[in-house]
Amino acid sequence: MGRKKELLPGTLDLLILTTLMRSPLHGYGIALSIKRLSDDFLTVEEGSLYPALQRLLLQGWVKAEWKMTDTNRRARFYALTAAGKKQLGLEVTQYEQMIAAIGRVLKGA
Amino acid sequence: MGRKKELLPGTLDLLILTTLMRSPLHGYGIALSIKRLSDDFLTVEEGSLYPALQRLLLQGWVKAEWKMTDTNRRARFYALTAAGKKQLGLEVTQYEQMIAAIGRVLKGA
DNA sequence: TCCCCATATATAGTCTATCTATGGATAGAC
DNA sequence: GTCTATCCATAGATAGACTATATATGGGGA
Repeated sequence: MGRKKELLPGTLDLLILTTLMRSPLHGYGIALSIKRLSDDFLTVEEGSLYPALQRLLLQGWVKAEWKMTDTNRRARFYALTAAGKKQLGLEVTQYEQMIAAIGRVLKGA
Repeated sequence: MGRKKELLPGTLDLLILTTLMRSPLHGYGIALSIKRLSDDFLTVEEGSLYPALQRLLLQGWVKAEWKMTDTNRRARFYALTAAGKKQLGLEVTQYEQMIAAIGRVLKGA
């Protein structure tokens, strides 16, 4: 049926913002970080990641800057803005409420 | 920004199958049940629900039968098939793994 | 009696987000 | 010198959820 799902739809922005909360990172680094922290369970495809970063830039939640990486490559580093931090707080709250609500349905309270 | 989200995308089938696990119900009743169990947090729109039920029928996870409701109306009652029960088990497992993985990223393990 | 609300099903069209597929480029290892 | 991992990015396909709409009726209240 449906192809394999790498992510729960609707959670990508949350994952990216959370990752950037810890420290600015380039796109590839964001994907790696999410993959590793999730023990390889979550994979952010490039075709999802870069459009998502563009969206976040447009909304003013992150800002970008070209720099050199540790490994001596040019890369675009993304960092949270103040608005982005606020947005992250909002998304965490909404996510937790949503998960709790789904939990109530699953348990049949 | 995006319009208000009533559901976490990707969880609708899980919610429907779970609801039908308890007892056969008609579409309207499924929506009500999810709304009530979630304390009005989750709202299943008609335009999401009926297409989803068609999908589940096509996949053979539910079967349908026209009957009269308690309130004396014709309604289509949906019930889980054996395949549907199996699928539900699968989806619950995947969902829990997904949520756990997201949790690890959010907590920054 | 008549109107309205809650109940009940369903589809067409839109929108958004994710995935697939592809293209390009370079550092460093072997 | 070639290969792999690192890095960016977009076009197109797809899926799933939402909006809007259409239809219909039982039962309660004015």
